[in-house]
Amino acid sequence: MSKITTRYNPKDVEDRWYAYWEDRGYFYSEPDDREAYSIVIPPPNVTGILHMGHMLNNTVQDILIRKARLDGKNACWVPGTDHASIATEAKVVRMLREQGIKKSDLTREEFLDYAWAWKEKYGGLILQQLRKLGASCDWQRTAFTMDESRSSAVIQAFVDLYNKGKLYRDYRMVNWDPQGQTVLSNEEVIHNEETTQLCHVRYQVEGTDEYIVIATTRPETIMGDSAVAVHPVDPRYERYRGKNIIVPIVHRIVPIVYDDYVDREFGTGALKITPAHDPNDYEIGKRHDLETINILNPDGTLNANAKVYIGEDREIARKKIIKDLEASGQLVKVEDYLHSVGRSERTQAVVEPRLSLQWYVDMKSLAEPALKAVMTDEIEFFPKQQKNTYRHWMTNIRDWCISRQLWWGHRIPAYYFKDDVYVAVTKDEALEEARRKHGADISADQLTQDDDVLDTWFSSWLWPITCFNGFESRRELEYYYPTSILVTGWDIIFLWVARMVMAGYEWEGVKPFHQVYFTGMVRDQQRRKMSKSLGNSPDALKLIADFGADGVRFGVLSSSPAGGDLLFDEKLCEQGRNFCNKMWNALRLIKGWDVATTSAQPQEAVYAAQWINSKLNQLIHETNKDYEDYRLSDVTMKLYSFVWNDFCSWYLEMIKPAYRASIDPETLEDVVRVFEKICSLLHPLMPFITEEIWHHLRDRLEGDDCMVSQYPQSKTIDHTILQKVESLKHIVSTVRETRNAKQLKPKEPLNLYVEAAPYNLVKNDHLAILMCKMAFLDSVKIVTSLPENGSSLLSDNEKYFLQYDVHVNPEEEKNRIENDLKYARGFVDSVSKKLSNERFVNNAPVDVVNREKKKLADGLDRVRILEENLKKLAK
RNA sequence: GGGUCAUUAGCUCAGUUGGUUUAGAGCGCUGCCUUGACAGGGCAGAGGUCACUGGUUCGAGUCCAGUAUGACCCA
Repeated sequence: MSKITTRYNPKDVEDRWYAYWEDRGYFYSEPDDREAYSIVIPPPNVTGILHMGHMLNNTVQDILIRKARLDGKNACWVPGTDHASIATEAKVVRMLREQGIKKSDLTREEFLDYAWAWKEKYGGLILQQLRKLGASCDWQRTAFTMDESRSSAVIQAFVDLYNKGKLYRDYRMVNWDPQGQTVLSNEEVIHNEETTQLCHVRYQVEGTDEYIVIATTRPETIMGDSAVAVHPVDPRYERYRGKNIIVPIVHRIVPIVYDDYVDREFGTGALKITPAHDPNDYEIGKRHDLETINILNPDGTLNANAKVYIGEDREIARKKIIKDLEASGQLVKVEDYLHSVGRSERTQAVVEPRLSLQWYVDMKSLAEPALKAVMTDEIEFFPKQQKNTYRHWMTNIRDWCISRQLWWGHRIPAYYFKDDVYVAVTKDEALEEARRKHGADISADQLTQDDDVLDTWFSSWLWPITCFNGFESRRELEYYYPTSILVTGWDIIFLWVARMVMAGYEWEGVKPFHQVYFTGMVRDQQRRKMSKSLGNSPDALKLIADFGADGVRFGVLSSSPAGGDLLFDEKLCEQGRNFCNKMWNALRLIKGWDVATTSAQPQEAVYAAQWINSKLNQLIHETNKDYEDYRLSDVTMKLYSFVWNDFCSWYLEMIKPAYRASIDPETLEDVVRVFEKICSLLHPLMPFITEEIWHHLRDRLEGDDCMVSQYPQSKTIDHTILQKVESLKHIVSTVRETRNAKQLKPKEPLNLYVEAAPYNLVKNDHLAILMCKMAFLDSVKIVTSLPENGSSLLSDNEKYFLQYDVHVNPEEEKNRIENDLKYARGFVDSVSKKLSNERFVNNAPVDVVNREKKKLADGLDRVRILEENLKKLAK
């Protein structure tokens, strides 16, 4: 006993068990004849560090994997990381800059050497952190999107799509990230409402003194204007047909065009047209054959075409031009304006529309089977509502821009010779093809490879296949694929989930996973999404240090139903820590008992064991159902409540020996068995403390560990016993309440009487004994007439009387009974109203009517008893 | 602008084909409790006309329509 500390200390426990499990090879999986249960991790960025989102996400996966393992399945959780082109490249560039090295001074190869060195040193830190959380990943399978196997698959996939005619190159307006200096797909641009300035600027109509006022949020692009557009039937501008307009600052003469696109209600109904810097303007430009003047460099500074502010950043140029327009009298007004601004998901830079030549995936044929699979529940979504979001995106699908102007990533296997492109897995193959067409004298030097790399998602969409080396061999894939479930946040449903489904059907002809569990977003107390820039995310490792991994896992889980946002509060982790402590002290209690090997088990202890086992079976039954529906927070709360209330507050108190008395071996064995089952049930959620307690409960043979124990099965539930103990609990609470109200000592022995009736709960001796023990009663007696001095109590319509010597204030007693009576009468009224409705009696199902009749009878009985008590009091 | 979802106790949320004693939990709050597992604790208590207005039904927190407020997604 003295060996076990009064407070549970996770630090002493967690690392030790993690190493133990790993040593035993419990995380390792290989195909065998058991049923497979597989999960591939949503690969975190190699640059990443553990944050709350990972914590939630990986806790969920670990729970499912550990549960499957306990269920006897061959559980395999594949960990890995994602190379994250843009984020990693940005990080490496910054690191080099700090060392005084410019990226532009390096060759591609030199840069990649630095990048790999960086990756080896810092990348994958997050995988180490996951161990602290208890993640039971098969580390031998750790994958990286840019390792050999995964890279080869990416190149094969690209070539395959190209050969199937599902890839093409096109010159279009794209989303340009001036900071990352690369194109982005639509999905990587995050739109948000932001306040900017709307400038009203006068444009002079050529050859007149008249002006047209246009409103723009982007005055710095005025130098790229090649027209002003108005609506064709707008009377305000009818008289300018055929006229030209003078662009301010640069004094360029441009036409006035008439186009349906213009919204007459917005601003003045006149629009400046800058085809090179706005997608809509680009379309208008094409329709009216306008000049396209690109005034921006790739880094967002103005180029020579702008004629002014050359070399200035677009933000600076904006400020300057507003000043200059004001000075020249052409600025009419500036007002604050709320509108949607697109920013790069990775760099947060405001995205610039830009014309360029890029590679695209033709998504139409890919989308078809992927849409069907989800709509028919071939792939099941939790929560279901996400199906709508998914359908909307899939049915409005746009082609996927997959080239990126970066070096860190998979270089596009496209080779150019003159105007031809050859797509092949190796340069040699491309060369061969080129020679077939242009003659054998072409040398390898004449063939140049595309400079760009592929979108990172172009590798991660293959993840469920490539994690099992599916592009190389079939053995593992056939066993583990489709994976059992994917656990991820709904924010990447398009970026990742949808595309994985497409890839699954494209290359395997089969879905990549049976189910998808979408977690919510972790938010702070003000409902803000946790983010690095806000600094509102707690330090994950510090939380683990403060509350233990089990405590944090409990905290993260306890209020996060699937898909629902989780408002994170450290208090929840504290609750988890306290829960650990509660169990720890229950263990201390049990370990502190002396065992009297000769003493027989009292019958009430047998009864109590029957009760707790029924309760346990009920719990298993309910939580199994919750698992099926992925209601993990319900599982958590039910286990919490069972352990704390049923096990600790009631069962242990029921069978606890008197002070300094010893316990009989059967009862102890009952307790240990229940506690073991608790450990197995709770293990998926809180792996460390359950393993620790498991080993304290008994001496264990080699390999008898909680992590690989058998998950408890639900057996018979004795509903009668459950109901009787509920009644017992009720009368015990009522006695305690009375003690409280009368300021009687909690443990002062009292006598309880109950009026003899055809049915009396305490006719059952076991219940009578347990009642005395739990309520600190000297005795409970069935009598025909109740004594004086004390309080009358009502429980399940049995008339009890608690006798004590303290003077009773009759007024107080009267008030108490009258309150109860008021409630009882209100209840009776509402039920009898229902029953006096003929249509209810005639139409409602018989058992519903019977239930109401029973309610009424009980209610009337209660009213009668309360009235009697009141009458007696008046005497 | 199109769509999705939400609105239940002070806070965060359950309430699972409409009926299970006039709504449950956790946290918080209030009162009492210090030798025997646990103050990271024990016992008990207070607190809600289920956003609003109509409708369907014998019966609505639950279904339908509208209104208000909020959140998110897409354009």
